[in-house]
Amino acid sequence: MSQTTVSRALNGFPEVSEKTRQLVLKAAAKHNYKPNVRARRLATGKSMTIGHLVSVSKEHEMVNPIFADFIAGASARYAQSGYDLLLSLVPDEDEFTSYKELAARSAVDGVVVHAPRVDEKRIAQLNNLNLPFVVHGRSSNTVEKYNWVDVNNERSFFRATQLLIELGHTTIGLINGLADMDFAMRRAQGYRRALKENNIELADAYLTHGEMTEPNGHKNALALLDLPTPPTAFVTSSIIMANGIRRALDDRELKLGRDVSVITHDDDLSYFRDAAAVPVYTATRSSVREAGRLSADLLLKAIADPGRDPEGILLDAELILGSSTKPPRGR
Amino acid sequence: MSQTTVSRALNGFPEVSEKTRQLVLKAAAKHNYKPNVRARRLATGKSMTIGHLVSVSKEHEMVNPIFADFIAGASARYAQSGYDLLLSLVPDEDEFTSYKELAARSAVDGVVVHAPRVDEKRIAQLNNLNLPFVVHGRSSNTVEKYNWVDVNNERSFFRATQLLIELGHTTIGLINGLADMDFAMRRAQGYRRALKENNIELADAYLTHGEMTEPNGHKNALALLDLPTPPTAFVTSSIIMANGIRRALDDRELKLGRDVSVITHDDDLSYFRDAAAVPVYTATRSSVREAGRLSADLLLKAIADPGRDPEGILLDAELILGSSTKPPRGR
DNA sequence: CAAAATAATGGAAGCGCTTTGACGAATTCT
DNA sequence: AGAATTCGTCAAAGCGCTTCCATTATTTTG
Repeated sequence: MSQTTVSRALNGFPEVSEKTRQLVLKAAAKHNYKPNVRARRLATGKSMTIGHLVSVSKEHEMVNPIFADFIAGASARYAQSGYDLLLSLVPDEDEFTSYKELAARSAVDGVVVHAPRVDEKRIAQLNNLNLPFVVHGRSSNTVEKYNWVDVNNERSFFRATQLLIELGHTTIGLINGLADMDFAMRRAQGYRRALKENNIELADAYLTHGEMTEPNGHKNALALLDLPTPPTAFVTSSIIMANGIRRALDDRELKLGRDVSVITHDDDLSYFRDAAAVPVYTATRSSVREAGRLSADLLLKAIADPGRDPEGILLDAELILGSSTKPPRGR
Repeated sequence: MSQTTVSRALNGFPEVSEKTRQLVLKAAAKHNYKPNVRARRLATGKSMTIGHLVSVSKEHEMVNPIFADFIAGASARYAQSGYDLLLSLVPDEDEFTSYKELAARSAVDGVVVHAPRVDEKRIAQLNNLNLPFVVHGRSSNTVEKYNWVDVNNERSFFRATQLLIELGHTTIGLINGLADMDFAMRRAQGYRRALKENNIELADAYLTHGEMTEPNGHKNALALLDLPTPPTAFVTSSIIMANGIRRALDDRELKLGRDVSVITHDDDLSYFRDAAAVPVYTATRSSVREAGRLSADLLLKAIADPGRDPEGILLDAELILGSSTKPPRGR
């Protein structure tokens, strides 16, 4: 039997008879034969690989755990379609170099852009490279068209803040992510809009930015708690920071839920899944794993059909009522 | 100039004159030429790729955040040597199938085995496949030789428990990882040995096993706190669980450090780095990122020299004194 | 100064697949 | 029955590199 026939049989081409195909499949299974990916990739000109470039800031040197869950969502889709996942952690100063190199080596058929900034240069650069990509998040200062999957951050944080105001809180802190991250900027916008629409004026000191670690949540919460007029409620961007806030409350002999309210954004990370009947935290929840799935879908579509118009998918975070929100004490 | 010369110049072969090499390098830089990886991989017969297979239990469906930091450590080494990192999340029921397939497709030159169990079949299987690999952790019930990088779990937890006993604690709970994980078994051994050497008898109920999530830390700590004789101290396997324990103490109006002591194993995860002058948690600390680096080193060596004897690297966790340990109340 | 050794370059095969175009065999149509 | 289709198969070219072997230019040696 010729190579041609075998190749066709294995790849499901219609020109080969069903009888022959079965024969080939049986023989392949018997010898545990799998086409060599290297040869196949050279022949087809596709690398059947999706790149995830995660930038690790030289300064902070950290890898956000949401990647783990995002990738868990995306990975299954890739596998389904026979794609491999190439993971590259790159120092953020030479982020673009990495994309360019990946494209030049033609090591990937498409990439996922993580953690876009307000002013994200990578988008224009990737459009120029002609390498299909999808952004997890958006970039406000970008006019170019591109594929993205994002949560409605502004609206979520507006609603969260609004809820606290309705409960009677007027001094509300926001423990946010790094200021140049697009999601953080949008969340701050939502927070500010809620305050403004309710005619609440708060000093800028009540809004803190920082890498979303537990220690930062703790540090920034403490700073606010030690203000002359400490907040009676917090909104925060990550359940990990919420853990830090809890520790800060502990330090000040305050009890979360009773003395101080907290609403957190909840990415539904597997190691922090707040699945109790009454969740621990009142939260704006949106599964980052689902975002991974959708991003993978979108990217695979973009690769399959290069003429496709870029698309944006906006996920709406649910506002889930938990036990971390109460009216302020003495109301 | 011939293809041969270019190839040699770019790959640093000695047969080409320095003058020619510079010429080639300049021309390559000018046209942003990078050899096509697909062609190169086919020609050399190497895939220049390391596989990380992370098994995702159907049941728990979670991705341990330590992978993020482990991979951050490994990734830099791979990049240095021109290797790519292939990440594959596989349902644990067909873990071995995935290795076999990866080998048959010859998609990777080596793999890292994560989260080995007490009785880890993958090791013998991989030895049979003749695919270089390194295990992050060890497997107690395995006689085969293999490359591994592990922490001295038994000794660490012995020391942690011993410290609590020296402080005067006699009722000590262990909030551990899943029972079939090798590291969890070793930690339990260390804990038991310390109790035994100090003639302390504790019911099995004081040792709990479970996926190392925040909710599990909370749930299992609560269960122990509600025992007729609640523990005055906890040892736990992860800083994420420690966060859950803190929440449980909160629920029972107890204060960590004052009312109840906690020692945690600290993988030095970037989002939970306990870097204060006096750390929050007394901990057995060992950087998982460093483990990633070492594993990568070891694997690359094994790939470069197939005749090499398997090697094991045992890291000693430091016992770091923080503010979460005190003598029990009333002593 | 011829012979031998060394250095630098190029031609061409080969890596293991996919895919194009050609070709008989089986089927349908006139 | 012969021509026109359709079907199933195969031989060979090509994907873009690396590497073996041959070749020419240069230097060293007796």
